[in-house]
Amino acid sequence: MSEVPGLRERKKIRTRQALIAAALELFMEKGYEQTTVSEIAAAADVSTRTFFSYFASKEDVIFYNTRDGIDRVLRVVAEPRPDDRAIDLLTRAVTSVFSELVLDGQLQREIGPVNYLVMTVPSLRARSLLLLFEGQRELAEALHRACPEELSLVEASAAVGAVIGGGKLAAFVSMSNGASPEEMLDAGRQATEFALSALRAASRVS
Amino acid sequence: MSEVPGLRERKKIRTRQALIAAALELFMEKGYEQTTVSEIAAAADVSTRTFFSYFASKEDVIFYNTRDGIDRVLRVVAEPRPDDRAIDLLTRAVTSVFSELVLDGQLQREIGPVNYLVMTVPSLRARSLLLLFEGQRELAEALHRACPEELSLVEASAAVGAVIGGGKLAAFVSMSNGASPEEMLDAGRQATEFALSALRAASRVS
DNA sequence: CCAGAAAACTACATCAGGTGCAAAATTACA
DNA sequence: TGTAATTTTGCACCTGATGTAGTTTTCTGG
Repeated sequence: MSEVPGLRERKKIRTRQALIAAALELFMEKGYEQTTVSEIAAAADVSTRTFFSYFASKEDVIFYNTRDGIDRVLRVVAEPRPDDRAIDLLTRAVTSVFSELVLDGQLQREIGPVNYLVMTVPSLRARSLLLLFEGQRELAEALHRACPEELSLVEASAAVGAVIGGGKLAAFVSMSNGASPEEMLDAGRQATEFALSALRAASRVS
Repeated sequence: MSEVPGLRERKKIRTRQALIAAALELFMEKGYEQTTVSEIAAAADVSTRTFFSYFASKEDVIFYNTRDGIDRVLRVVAEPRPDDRAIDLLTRAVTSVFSELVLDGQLQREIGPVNYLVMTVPSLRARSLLLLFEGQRELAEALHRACPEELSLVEASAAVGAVIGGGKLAAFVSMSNGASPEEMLDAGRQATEFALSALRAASRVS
C-alpha cells in the first residue's frame, strides 16, 4: 500500500488546498458574505463550476478538515484498553481533542481563521454546531458499542451530550467575552473536566 | 393596555399564520427542499415578495414561534424566589420546558411537523441547533446575573451547556432510534434530571 | 363620507448559490 | 502515439433573497 499518487491525485489535492487557502484569505479580508464563489475560484485559478466539484457548498470549504478531528476521537473509543470503563473511554476521547488542538502545526494556520469565522458568522456557527452534534451522535454510538452492558445508547448520549455541551458553551461564552484563544481553551477544558468528574461521582453511586 | 388591535394588525397576524400553516402543510406533503417560497406564498394568497416581509428566510417560517419558548425559560430565571440557589433556578427553568411541552394545545399542532422536519432536514437541524445554542447563552447569562457571587459566567455556561446538551442529545438519539414522541420526551427528561442531580451532588462538595 | 398620510402589497429587475449537461481539455495507459 | 477515462469548463437554468418604485389598502381627522 501507500502507492505514490498519480499526477491526477496530486493535482486534485493541490487544487483543493488552493481553494481552501484562497477562500480563507478572502473571507478574512472582505468578509464571508461579501466573498463570492466566483472570486474564490478565480483566486485559485479554476472555473466557478469546478469549485462545486470540490465542495458541495460555499460553507463546506470552511469545514473540510473537521472530519479528521472527529475520526480521531472516534478511534480512541473504538480501541479500548483492557479494564476501560465507559467513563475512562469518554475521558480519554474528550481530552485527546485538547491535546491535539494545541500542537498540529499544519492545521494551526487554519484554525484561527475558521474559529473567527464561526464565531462571527451565524450561518457558519449553525453549520459548525450541526457537525459537532452529528459527531456527538457518533461518539455516543461508539461509546455504547464499546460498553454495551454498562451504558444504554440513551445513557451514553446523555453523558456525551453533557460533557461536550458543557465544554462547548463554556468555551464559546468565554471567547465571546473577550478571552484569548488560550483562555477559551482553558474554559472548555475546565468545563469538560468538571462534567466528567461529576459523571464519575454519579457513576460510583449508581 | 390590551388595546383592540386594528384591522391592519389583525390582518398581518392572519397572513402570518396563513403562511406558517401553508408552509408546514406543503413541507410535509412534498418535502422542504421541494417546496418553493412562491408556492407557499401562492397557497397563502400573497405575492412571493410579501413572504419575505413576514419572514427573513424560508427557514424562519419554521422557527417563528420558538422565541416565545426561550423567553418563558428566561423569565423563570429572571424572577427568582427567595433562597433560590443557582441549581434551583436551573432546575425550575429546565423542567418548565417539559411541562409546557406537554400541554399547550395551540402549539401542539405545529410541534409535530416542526419536530419531524428538524429531524429529517439537515439545514433545519443546523438552524435549530443554532437557536438552541443562542438560547443557552442567554440562559447562562441570566443565571449568572441571578447568582453572580455563586457562579461565574463561565461556570454558569458549563452547567447550562451540560444539562441542555445532555438532554438534547439523549432526546434526539432516542427519537432517531424509532422512539415515540413520548419516549423521546422521557429520554430528554431523564438525561437532564441526571445531569442536574450530578450538578447538585458536585455543588454540595465544592 | 371624504381626503390625505401611512403602511402594506405587488411587480420587476437583479444577484449569488447551486445543479444538470454536453463539449473540450487533460491524464492514464497500452 | 492513440484511445479510453477523468476533469475541467462554459452555458442554461432554477431557487432564495434583496432593492426599488409604484399601486392598493388602511387609518386618521375633519
